[in-house]
Amino acid sequence: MPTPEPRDPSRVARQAQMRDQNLGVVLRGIVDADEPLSRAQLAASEDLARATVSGLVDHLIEARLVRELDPAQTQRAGRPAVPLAPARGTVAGIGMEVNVDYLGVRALDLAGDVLAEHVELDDLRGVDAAQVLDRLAALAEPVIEDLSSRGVRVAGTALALPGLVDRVTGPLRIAPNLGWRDVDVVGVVSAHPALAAFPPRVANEANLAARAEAHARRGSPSFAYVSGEVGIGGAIVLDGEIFPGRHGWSGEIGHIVIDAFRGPRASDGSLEALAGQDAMLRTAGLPPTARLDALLDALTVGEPRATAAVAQAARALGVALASVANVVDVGEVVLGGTFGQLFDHVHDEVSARLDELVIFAPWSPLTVSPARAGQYPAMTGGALASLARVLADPAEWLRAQT
Amino acid sequence: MPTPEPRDPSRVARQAQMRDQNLGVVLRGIVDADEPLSRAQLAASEDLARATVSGLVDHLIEARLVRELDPAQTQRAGRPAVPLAPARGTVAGIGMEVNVDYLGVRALDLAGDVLAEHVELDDLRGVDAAQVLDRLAALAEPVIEDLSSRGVRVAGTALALPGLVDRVTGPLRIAPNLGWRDVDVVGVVSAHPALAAFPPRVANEANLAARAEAHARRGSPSFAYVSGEVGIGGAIVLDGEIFPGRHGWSGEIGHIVIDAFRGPRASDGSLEALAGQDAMLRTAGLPPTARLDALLDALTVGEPRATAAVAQAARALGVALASVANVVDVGEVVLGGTFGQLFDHVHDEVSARLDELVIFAPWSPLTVSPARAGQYPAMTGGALASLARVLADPAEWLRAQT
DNA sequence: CGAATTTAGTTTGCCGGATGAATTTATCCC
DNA sequence: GGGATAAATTCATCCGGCAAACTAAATTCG
Repeated sequence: MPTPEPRDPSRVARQAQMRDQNLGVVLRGIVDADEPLSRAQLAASEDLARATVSGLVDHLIEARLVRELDPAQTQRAGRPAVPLAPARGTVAGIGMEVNVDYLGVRALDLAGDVLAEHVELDDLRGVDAAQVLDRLAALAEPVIEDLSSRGVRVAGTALALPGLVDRVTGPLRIAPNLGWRDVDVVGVVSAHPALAAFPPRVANEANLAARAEAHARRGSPSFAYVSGEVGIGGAIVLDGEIFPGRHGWSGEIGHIVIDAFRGPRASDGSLEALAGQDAMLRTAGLPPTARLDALLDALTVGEPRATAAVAQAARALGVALASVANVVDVGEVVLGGTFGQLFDHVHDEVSARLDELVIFAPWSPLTVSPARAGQYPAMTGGALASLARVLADPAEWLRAQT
Repeated sequence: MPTPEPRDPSRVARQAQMRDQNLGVVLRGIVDADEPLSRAQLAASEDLARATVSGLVDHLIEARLVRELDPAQTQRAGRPAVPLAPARGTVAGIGMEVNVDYLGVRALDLAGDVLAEHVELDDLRGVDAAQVLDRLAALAEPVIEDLSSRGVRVAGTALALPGLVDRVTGPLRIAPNLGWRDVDVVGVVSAHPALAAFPPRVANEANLAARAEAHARRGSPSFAYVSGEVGIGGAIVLDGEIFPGRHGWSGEIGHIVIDAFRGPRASDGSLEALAGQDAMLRTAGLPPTARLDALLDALTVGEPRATAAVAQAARALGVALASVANVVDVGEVVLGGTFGQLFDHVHDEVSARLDELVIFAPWSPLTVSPARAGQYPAMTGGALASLARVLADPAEWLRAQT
């Protein structure tokens, strides 16, 4: 009998999945709520019977994913509602990051509280990958061990890297600014026992930073995120979800070509070549080793070369982002990293190019805003990505917790 | 009581939806299958109990969405399977299109057979919108009436236009090559009684053409589609689904800027300005009224200006598509319309630019292929889009059929 | 102050629908 | 003609959401 291979059975509905799915709906409802909701409010907002929600909430409380707060003293008639909130310090998502001049770990719980954080600043360009990853593991291992010993269940780890990571098969393909190429990141990190139990999901730094940004904005926003570090990365966020692409290689905004005839190679006209940190410093007449602060200082003084450098970068950025908007129909642009710091100096030009070049701008104006996810957003995003596995299917995750 | 507004209750699972959902799963399983499947094969591939599938299939047969074929005479022991196939001539999706030099209608049934088709060739640039739409309605009304009188249920209509349509609020914003702007397309078309019952879903021509292309390729392909008509449109297809964007304004590949400093305005360096049909004819030294055939003739003769014109267009196309690939991580490019006809002349250059500029090309080479959805793909895509509403939730659709 | 009112949460019986085992149907093979 | 084999149907079971009744805990009103 030629049995066809199973297609996508995830879409078939069965009663066993029904409860699991609704458990996730309720948990996400509690975690995503702006303020604590009661069982009755959850039932109303999710359109489930109160009895159903009660049963699911009991399950979540028993699993220490949700906690009951003290009844709120409303001045209303009737039995007071028991507010529900995500549990604190019971589950941790761990985000790690290696970037060009720092590396670090951050652990968050379901409530969004930081349970642990360690960052080391250092110039890592050209440093051997295995050495750097060992150093990162040395930072992360005590965190995992400490959390575990305190009874905090680790939901998973994620590792942000400034490069191209294959989310399907794993290895880091290339990280130009670190000088890494074809590194078996998961293999190296998993050699450390505490991390072997939680092999990291490796992802692009900009994608994870964009996830933190989406979380900070709540309410399922859609935007194009630009992460100006040494290189220029980016990500597309749609309804609060990172748009991953087939391999997790989406959002490589830095490689958009806006001036195909500038140099001998078309890539000489890429956004990164025109607006990357190196290009800006060079045009501003600053040494390649200068930091962004130097450029900012020159700008405040009104140094003409610095002003021109940033103006050129802003123009390139605006043109590139207009192409992104035309292709994926996003209405908001968020500038992070370097461009977040330069926001006041680039906003007008970026906005003007978008208004000029995006075909739908007359009917749906685009907004440009600075990132608000705080420092090291990719670490936060990595922690959130780890926690997202719990939120996506809490029943499944709980079963897997032996 | 501050009841929160209902969020997205579509994700909660309830038993009432379970059957509806599985009805859709089974119907799509039958329609999408490469060859007719039996109830038992469906049960295996969808991971449902045979009893469940049987009940659902009976329902679908009664609703005339599925038909039983004669048992196949396999040389196997056991009761022979009853192959199931989409019903023919019982439900029709209608696709309409107005483009720069033609307009027409096409009706398809669930089996993909063409039930009716009418196309009129004419130069419609600058012609009054209402007049053209009335003419289209005059083409479509007899088709709808004829189908209805034959007992074919019309699932809906869709209208493809070479411009920017707001899929949320309806009106055509702008169709540069037709010279239309802010036209209440649905209102005009719905003034005709037969169409008032089936107000069209208006969409961009390239998006609907890409849908037809995805259907022609089966198996949920992912690709960037380029529709070279007089302008250059495009669409992103992911896992067989059109990527719509917030407003249905995605895929405007023609507005990607690849040479920001070419003219006084950055838009002078857009793909459409460099590789649109007008630009190619001008560079080739042909009159603006010439048709594509003239360019093809000049190419086969080896006329140097024609060759140069196409080479320049191909280079621009390759650079623009590289940006698309870098941003949305698609691995395949499909060239339709003009570029489909010019495929042999542009393939090498487009491919070379992609290999050069797409950052992931070394690990995941990109392919470039010509469209294979046949003539007037947007009409086919519109018909498929109309039928998709039935496939998405057959139970709901059947209930709505009074 | 006590009864009525109001809202939150729980208990209970019901019901729809998926399920798997048993049964029937239809063919092939010896 | 009698197994063997596979497809399709029948049927009892079970799971989980649901509505309604019920309990709990507050405010409001007489």
